[in-house]
This record gives sequence, C-alpha cells and structure tokens, in this order.
Amino acid sequence: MQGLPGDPDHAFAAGEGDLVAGVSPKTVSNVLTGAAGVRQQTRAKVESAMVELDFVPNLSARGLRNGRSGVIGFALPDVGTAFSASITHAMLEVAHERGVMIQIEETAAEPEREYDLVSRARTHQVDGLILNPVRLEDSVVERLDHLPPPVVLIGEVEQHRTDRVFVNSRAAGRLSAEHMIDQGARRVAVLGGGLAGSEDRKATMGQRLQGYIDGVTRRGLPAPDELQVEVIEWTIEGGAAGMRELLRREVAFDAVIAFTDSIAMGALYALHEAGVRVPEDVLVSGFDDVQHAAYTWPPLTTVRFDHHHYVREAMDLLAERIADRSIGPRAVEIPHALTARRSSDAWPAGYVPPSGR
Amino acid sequence: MQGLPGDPDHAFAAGEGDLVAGVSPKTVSNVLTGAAGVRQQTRAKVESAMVELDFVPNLSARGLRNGRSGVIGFALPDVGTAFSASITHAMLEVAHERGVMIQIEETAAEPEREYDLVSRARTHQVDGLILNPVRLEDSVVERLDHLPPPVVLIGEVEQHRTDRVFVNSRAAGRLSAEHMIDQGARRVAVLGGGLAGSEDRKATMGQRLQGYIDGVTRRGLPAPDELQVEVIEWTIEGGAAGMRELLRREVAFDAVIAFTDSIAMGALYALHEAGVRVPEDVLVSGFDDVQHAAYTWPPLTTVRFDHHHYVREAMDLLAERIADRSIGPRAVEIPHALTARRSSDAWPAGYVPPSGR
DNA sequence: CTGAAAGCGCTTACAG
DNA sequence: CTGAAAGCGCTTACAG
Repeated sequence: MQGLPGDPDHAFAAGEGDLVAGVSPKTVSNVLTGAAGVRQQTRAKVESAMVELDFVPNLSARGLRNGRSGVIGFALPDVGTAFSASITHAMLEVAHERGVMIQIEETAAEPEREYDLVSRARTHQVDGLILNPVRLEDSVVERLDHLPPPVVLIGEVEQHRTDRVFVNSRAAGRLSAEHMIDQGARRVAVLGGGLAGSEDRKATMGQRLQGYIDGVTRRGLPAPDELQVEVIEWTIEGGAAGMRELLRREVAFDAVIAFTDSIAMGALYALHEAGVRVPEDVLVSGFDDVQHAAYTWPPLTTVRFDHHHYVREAMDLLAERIADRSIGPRAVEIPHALTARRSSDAWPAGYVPPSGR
Repeated sequence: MQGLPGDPDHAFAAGEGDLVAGVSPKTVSNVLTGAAGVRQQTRAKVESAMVELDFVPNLSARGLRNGRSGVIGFALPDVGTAFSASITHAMLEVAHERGVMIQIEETAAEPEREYDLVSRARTHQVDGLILNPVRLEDSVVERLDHLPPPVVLIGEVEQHRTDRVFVNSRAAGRLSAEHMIDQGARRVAVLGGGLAGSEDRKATMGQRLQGYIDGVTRRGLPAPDELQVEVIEWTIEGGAAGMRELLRREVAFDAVIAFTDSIAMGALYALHEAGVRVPEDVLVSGFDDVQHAAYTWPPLTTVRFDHHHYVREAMDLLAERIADRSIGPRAVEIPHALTARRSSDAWPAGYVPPSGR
C-alpha cells in the first residue's frame, strides 16, 4: 500500500472509479478530457461516480504521461518591487482566467539564477517560463543552446532568439524628456541604471537613457554626465540614495526623470527631505505607473502601459511556443503613453525656479 | 516513442544513465538521494554520467511515486498590495534557501476561491498550502473536514483546527492607540475593516479595532462610532476614500490609525489633498511596516514585525505538518513593535491642533 | 463506441 | 553493497 491512507480516490480512471461507474478507464478519460463520443447517460454515470468518490485528478501522473504540467514559471528579480508586484498580480489574474498555475521564482537580478531557472525548467515541472531578465549580456538568453524550454522574455532586451514582449523604452524615454522640456525644464537629470560606462546599454535602462538623450538633444539641450546618476538598486531606497547623490553634486537641475516609479518615489522623498519643492523647484517623473504613483505627494507623472495587456501577450506567446516549438521567435510591442500628473506641472509663465536647482 | 525528441536523458535512473555508468537504478537513486553506502568510485562514475547526459530528474515522476511534489502553494488575496508583495518576497527568499518551489494563487478575498484552493491542493500538485485568509466565518477553514491537505494559516484568524502564524493584532492595536494618545492625541480615529456591525470581528481587522478600543479606553478616552471608518478595499485607493469619508463627516479628530500601511498611504494622500498637515494637524500611523513606509512624507509610524521570521515560521509549521499529519494544531506568535516615525511626532508642549480637526 | 494493455520516469521493498 | 521488479495514476495507441 503506497498511497496515503484515506486517499483511495487517487486511482480513479484506472481504479475503482470505473468500477463504480461500470465503464472503462478510456471512457472515464473521455469524460475528463471532454472528448466526443460518450453517451449522455454514460457521462452522467461517470460524473456522479466522480462526485461520490470526491475524485480529483492527479496532475503529477497526468504530467508524467503528457509531458505537461499545466504550470508555467514566472521569474523576476524581486516581487517586492512595486512594478513587479503589479505585473505579478496581473499575471495571476490572467492565469486564473485561463486555468494555468504559476510558479514564481526570484532571480535577485543574478544572471546565474536566471540561467539556473531556464536550465532547470524541466526539473521544476513547468511547461515554460516567462522571464523578466535584468541584464542581458551575461544573462541566460545568450547561453540558451542546449534544449531550451519554451521561454518568453518580458522587457526591453535586444534579443532575437527568444519570444519577447516589450515596451519601446527608448521612445518612452524620449517622451519623458520632451515632456519635461515642454513643461519648462532646461536642465533635465536622470536617475537610473544603464548609464554611459555600463555594459548593458541594450537593456531597459540603457534604452530609457538613450531615449532621454534623444529627447533633450532634439530639443537642442545638453545631456551632460553630471546630470546622470547611476542607481544600483531599483527600489525606493535606491532612488533616495541616487537623489541625495545628485543633490550632493551641487549642479543645477530643474527636472528629474527616474527610470522606475520606485526610484521616483525615493527621489521625491529625498527632495522633500532636502526642502526642495516638487513641482515648484523641480519636476519629477517615473516609469511604469505603479498603483502608488497616483497617490504620492504630489502625484507622480509617469509612463504607463497596460500591465494586463503586457502579461496577456506574454502568456499568449508562451502558449503558442509550447504548442509549436518550431515557429520563429516573435516580439510584441505594448503601447505606452505618458500620464502627466502634478509632479511635472508647468511653471507659471515667467517663473524661474530658484537658482542652484 | 513518447518522450520529446532530443530528450532521452529523462530516462536516467531506469534508462540509459545506468548503462553509461554501468550500475543499477538503485545505485543511481542512492546517489541522487544522497543515501549512504555508495562507494566513492561508483558515485563519481554515476555523477560523471549525469553530467555527460545532462541529466535532470523528472519531478513529475518523482512526485507521482513519492506523493510529494516539492512545491507548496501560497495563497493570498492580492499580491499587488504592498504588504502582500513584501511577504511574498520573503516567502520566495526562504523557499529558495530551502529548495522548495512556490506556486502562488490569489483568492481575491473571495471565500469561494479560498475553499477551492484548499480542496484542490492535491490536484494542483502542491504538498501543502500557506493561506492568508481574509474572512474567517464564511471561509474555507470552517469547512475543512474532508481530507484537508496540510494547511498553515497566516493571519489573525481565531481558528484552532489548523496550524497558524500570527501577530497579536489586538495588542498591536492597543499599542498604536496608546502611542497616539501619549503623543498628545485625544480624538483618535481609525480607518479599517472589521468594524461594529461587520461579522468578522474575529479576523485581523476586528482584532486591531478591538485593540484600539482597549487602548483609548485604558487611557480614559472615548472611541465613538463617528471616528471609525469602514474601508472596504485595503489599498491606497481604499485608504484615500476612507479618509475623505472621515473628512466629510466634519467631526473633530487629531489622529488616525490606519489598519494597514496601504490604507495609511491613501490617508496621507487625502489629508495632503485637503490641506491637513501631518503631524502638525493630525497624527497618522499604519500597520505592517511596508518598504515604502519609511519613505512617505512624512515617514509613517507603523507596527512592524519581521516578515522573514513570519514566513519562516509558516514554512516550518507546514513542513512539520506535511511530515506528520497527526500532531495537534499549533499557533506561533510573531513579536511586533511600534516603529515611531515623523507622522506621529508629538506636538510641542502647549500646542493645540487647529479646531475642527 | 468501448476494452485491455502498455508505458511516462521515478523509488523502494525485496532478494541476493 | 547491488540487482530485478513492481507500481504510483494517468492517457493513448491499438484492437475489438
């Protein structure tokens, strides 16, 4: 006797369930999978037996047989971050609609962990993986050669061997910069990663930075290094630290574009702390339109895109990839838009923000 | 040929792996499970064969055989909430340390979904479930009779049939109320659920409310209904709406205890919006010490407890429960403490907040 | 339309 | 210390 005691209903399709219903396992299976060709009466008999025995199918067995578990993996650097939490929430809602289960894993932004997750996807009983990588060049996707599992990348990775869903972060960065300038800013600073000197220009942050440079340049303004602050941790703490660093430099600036909303919230805090007013002295914006963004003080201007849409596309791509591994890799762009809130309100005509800022 | 093409390494322990290594499946298994009694030389042979074939064990098969999947389910109302995101992050870190995988599910605070998750735990290939229920009286735990899977509850549920981990919310509520009063407040309002008239006094919110009443009463102050606002959604939006409702009542209050940090952040926003200053006019506090709490403006006084500790205890209880279903249910209390920040700074001696507030 | 049988990849009694 | 065999619960060719 190997099964758990009190757990006889495990053996339904090939066990006592068919005895109760008086049909073959094949018929039970037909009922379960909804296959055609089961008489109404037979179906009813099987279903009542299932209820009577409180039958629940054993997905491990089904998974073993089918090579599918019905579970997909979702990997990101840190669920605790506001943006990640929002995306994860959207993912779970969509997954629930579709009846798929989600196994979550964190990579802590470590390429090694990204690599492990992909190479162990099979082991982890997931049919595929939706991965939000952070750094490309040393990341797993570069090493995906040996029998990669179905993988969909989320994010602005310049990568053409894998399906991916992305927002055009370069265009979004430009949009932010132009918005700040149109609101009256002349010295626009940025808080983010992927700055000059860093290796990962191709990734999200690099694109946002490039877009920023595009934007200020198109408006005929400079984008000097002194206005660019590297933020290591894309968290509120990281943003606050980055903002303090910028203030310490004692260079003039009248707007700050933070490359995530969390960074922007940290920046807002550090500005408050320093007695710098937003938007009177400095305009601030973020990226992602996290839930909290509309409730900071002042409310935060940000680049928004539909998180559910983002996730839905990723799950579609993954489902298609699981069904057919031979199709060529595809990339789906999710539209974005700037949501202007009070943190970037234009100054009254003729108003000049206090010097030194 | 049923296996995926190019996937021959699945059949290792009882397949070609043992041929390559020239040993029996039993020996391979001994190596895999780290059992004693395998000669060093043999072990090395097996391990090199595993590397050569790029072997990864098939957990579905192992799960089918063992009745264990190595996956545990984690269910909560909404991962998008700051507190949930933080707990989830802690959960994933602890799970990673321990080599267990986490399947996340949302209940949307619907008792039906809580019930479904528990009753389908087996189906979902999880060895057990850590559940953060929201409403007890119509919740699943009341119906847990028929072969419940191993379940650990997280939260202040008054429930003695299931293992659980909790914070003493009643004591924490009292602590908050006493703190406010000690800081000079006399008319302390609350923003939360579980208020008089609601059915779920037993749950978290009800305990926090009861603690608040304990606290103001012990200090000889009243806790009138007019100072208690029901907040349906425990989100920032919900908190802002609740605060606006309180302002609309036009009753005097000089402190607000919000029953979660998210609610407190919404309250802070609505107070700003109304031009009410914190802490000069009104003191504010929250619960949970979410990441953002130290970075609101002003920084938020809150009740903190160690999220990793919380999660670790829950996973310990679950592991023990999975190993032995016969032990009696246990409850573990996680210590808490009040973290005072600027949002509840005492008024200067003799200062009287503007009337009407 | 339905039945009997094999097999997915593991692990563990049970013999040697 | 090691080998041969059975079985976990499902599903799907393959026959009837």
